[in-house]
Amino acid sequence: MNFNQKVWDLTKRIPKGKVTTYKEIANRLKTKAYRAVGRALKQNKKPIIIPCHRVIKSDGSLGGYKGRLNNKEKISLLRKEGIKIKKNKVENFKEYLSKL
DNA sequence: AGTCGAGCGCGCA
DNA sequence: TGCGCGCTCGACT
Repeated sequence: MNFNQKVWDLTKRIPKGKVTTYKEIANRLKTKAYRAVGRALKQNKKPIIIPCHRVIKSDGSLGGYKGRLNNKEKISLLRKEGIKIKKNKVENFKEYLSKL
């Protein structure tokens, strides 16, 4: 199992209407390489299976998505799933946090 | 508050 | 080998 595979595995377990942070994922993998997590998601081969838009930064902002920051599609997608976003940050994102 | 620099793991050159 | 990245955190301003 590669690092990336682990990241994707955790990511695809995120239920609809929930989110998680890069930090949590790294924590589950027992590593401090938070950056590797983001990079792994970028390199994911199955964007259909991997809901990378549900992965956000630990301060509640969306981070990057597909190389762009403040991606509107990501925001819309999350709002559709019932997550409220204000000023490019997830409101009360801790409530939506999936504990994996 | 905002900014800076270090630290991690993997990919690409 | 070396650098950069969809990040994070502790120190400084």
